[in-house]
Amino acid sequence: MTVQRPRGTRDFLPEETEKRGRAKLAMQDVLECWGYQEVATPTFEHLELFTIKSGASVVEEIYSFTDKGGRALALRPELTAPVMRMYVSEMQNSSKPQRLWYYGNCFRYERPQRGRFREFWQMGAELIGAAKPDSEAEAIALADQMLKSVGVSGDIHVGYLGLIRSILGRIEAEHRPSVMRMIDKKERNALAALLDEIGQSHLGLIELIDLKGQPALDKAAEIVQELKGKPEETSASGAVLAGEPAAAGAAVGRGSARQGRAVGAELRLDEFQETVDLLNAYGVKFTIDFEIVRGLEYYSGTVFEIYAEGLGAQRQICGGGTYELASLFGGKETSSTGFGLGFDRIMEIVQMEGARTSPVFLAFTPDVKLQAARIAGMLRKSVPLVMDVMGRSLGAQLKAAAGAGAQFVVIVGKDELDAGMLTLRDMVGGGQESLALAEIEARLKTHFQGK
RNA sequence: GCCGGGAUAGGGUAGUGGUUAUCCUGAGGGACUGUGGAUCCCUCGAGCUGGGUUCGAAUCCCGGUCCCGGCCCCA
Repeated sequence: MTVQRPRGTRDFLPEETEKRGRAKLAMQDVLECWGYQEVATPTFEHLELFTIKSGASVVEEIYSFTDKGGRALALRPELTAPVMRMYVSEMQNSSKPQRLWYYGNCFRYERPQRGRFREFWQMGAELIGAAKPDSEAEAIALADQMLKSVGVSGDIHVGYLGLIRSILGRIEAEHRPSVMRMIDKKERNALAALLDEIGQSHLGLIELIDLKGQPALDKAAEIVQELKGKPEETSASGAVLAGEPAAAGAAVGRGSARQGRAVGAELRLDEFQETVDLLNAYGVKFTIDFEIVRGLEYYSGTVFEIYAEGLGAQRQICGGGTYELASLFGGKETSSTGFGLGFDRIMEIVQMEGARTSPVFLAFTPDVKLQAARIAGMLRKSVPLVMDVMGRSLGAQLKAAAGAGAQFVVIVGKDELDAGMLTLRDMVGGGQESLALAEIEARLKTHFQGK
């Protein structure tokens, strides 16, 4: 038996690779239309880059290793952190905002299943240095456009952490991580029980996350009115909306992933309302959904996720929001909005017409091989072209061209050379003509234009 | 980490303990020495891996690897 692929990795044959390339290009066109510039970062980074911002369960899934110099390194499990590291170390003095996009393979040590691999590709954008409704709406509209460009439609759910964290401010700090996790996990019964237990069921949290769309926004406004009328639970102003202060080494339990390092989020429902209005102006169809909290502490404002049908259990194809990561990596505080698209999942449901075109085949008789090679060289300046390398007879060459789906074959033989002409055969129509090289070149060039 | 289903030529498959492992497709060559996809002929090519049971294993049992679906998790 031959050597197998490592678990969770894939080979992409020509057809699939071509399809992926076209989908990437379509989404790339959208990004560039919106003025985003491509960046690239290393495939591996210092392990620390990813452990700083992540909880224990996430860290377990990182492909990490020690290099020959004893450094703790990791294959990148995602691309936002590397891009922000790059920004902090090399782009902090650049003009704002920075519109960046990226595409690259990432690695996670997970159990493979449909839509989940150990090597997978992410495509995404970061709008750095701005976190106002304007940039949030831009990011979501951009993601929407990218998906549309490859014929994918998804349900966009938009939430607002400013509100959720403010509500959490009314709850004793020790309970905040649990509450957050239960919202994220949709553990509604456990959440209700906990809120009852700590006497906070009056906050309206469950009603809020159960509502979707405009009613949710109305409920949010109602809650904000109530919140403004009451003092907050604790007075440590910096941490009040942020969950617990960082407990170094506290670790243990899944809850720990969501403790500490939380970013304070102002309660500005008016801003969220503006994001909503802008999204409507952009013509984006979405659902307001305060249940979207995206687990991580560094998200601060609007957050969103996009789900698609036809993907089995792994339905989420996009996630993003406004976050504060630059300061976490030692830079100045810089709010940004970004998102990542799960390229592999999108590839499972892309709707694009196939556009594979076979190269032109140059068929020749063995006695004129040298002249044929020269002609091939000239034609290749204008069109993709292949010539036989199997020592086949002319008939077999035509057979091979037909089998490969070639539309045109240029035939070179002694008769053609004597006449100073070449034969251009249309394999689909069946006809052929005797033409000068320049004429053939012109016709083929026209045929391949726009392909 | 957990549960279930799988793995036979390049691709798709048949075969439930016993000759030379079935069929389709594919690839290469030829019939056809300058004109293609048909047809015919020839050729190439396989039981994931390691152990066990057995006179004998693709077939039964165990471990591993990988694949598919789901759980957990999901930056």
